[in-house]
Amino acid sequence: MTHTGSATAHLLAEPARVVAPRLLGSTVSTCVDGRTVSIRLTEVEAYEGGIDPGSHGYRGRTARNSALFGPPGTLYVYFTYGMHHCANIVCGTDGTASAVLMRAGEVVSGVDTAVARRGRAGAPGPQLASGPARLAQALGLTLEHTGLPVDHGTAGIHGVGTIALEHVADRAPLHSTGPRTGVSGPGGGPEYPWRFWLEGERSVSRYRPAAVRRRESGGRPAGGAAAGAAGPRG
DNA sequence: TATCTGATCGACT
DNA sequence: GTCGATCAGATAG
Repeated sequence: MTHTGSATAHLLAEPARVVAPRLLGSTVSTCVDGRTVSIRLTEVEAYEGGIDPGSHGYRGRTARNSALFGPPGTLYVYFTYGMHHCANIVCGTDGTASAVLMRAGEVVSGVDTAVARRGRAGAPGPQLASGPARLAQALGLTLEHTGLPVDHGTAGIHGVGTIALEHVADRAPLHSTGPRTGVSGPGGGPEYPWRFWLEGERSVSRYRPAAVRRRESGGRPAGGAAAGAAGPRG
């Protein structure tokens, strides 16, 4: 079953952990710089705002995360690690900071554009949008797209691009669940099994527990806090 | 104001 | 398996 337009907004008006598995298998399409890319979602994570220590909205609303507190169907893009963008779709009710992080998917349309955007590392195949930063990059999403309404037919209004969600199922397809990837602290524990993926999909990113940073005992250069501190992974 | 963290990725050994 | 890149925002003082 397919829902578009206001029907999609209705489906998003539930907590992220309910909406997230439903988005598996659905298609997210963007039109940025006049080029369209469509990705079939195979892996997502749910973040539940004020009750979720792993959520950007856990400590309340700030200028950075204000889009996260917006109405369901709002796009929230954040910038992390100094170089990566990650894209979320806001769910729940207005003000709850509930959102679904799009972690991985299969590029079903606009492969050439996605490969070009991915740059040197870009190559057609299941790895093209395997990982939240890769997926956001393939879709051409950056901070300037934060706050865009999803699937409201607003082409041209915002100027920076459009995003649409299609083929959202009434019920979640058969899927697996587990702890979230890369979430440090209690939010990454088994109490929050809010990662959802389609079993057997080659585009699903490999599970990685949160990195544990090792502090330098001496001083560090200003502005370069995290260099060389990657902890054990995998 | 200064310091530190982070929902990552990819190159390198 | 290991580690460097790179910057906006949050927090402590």
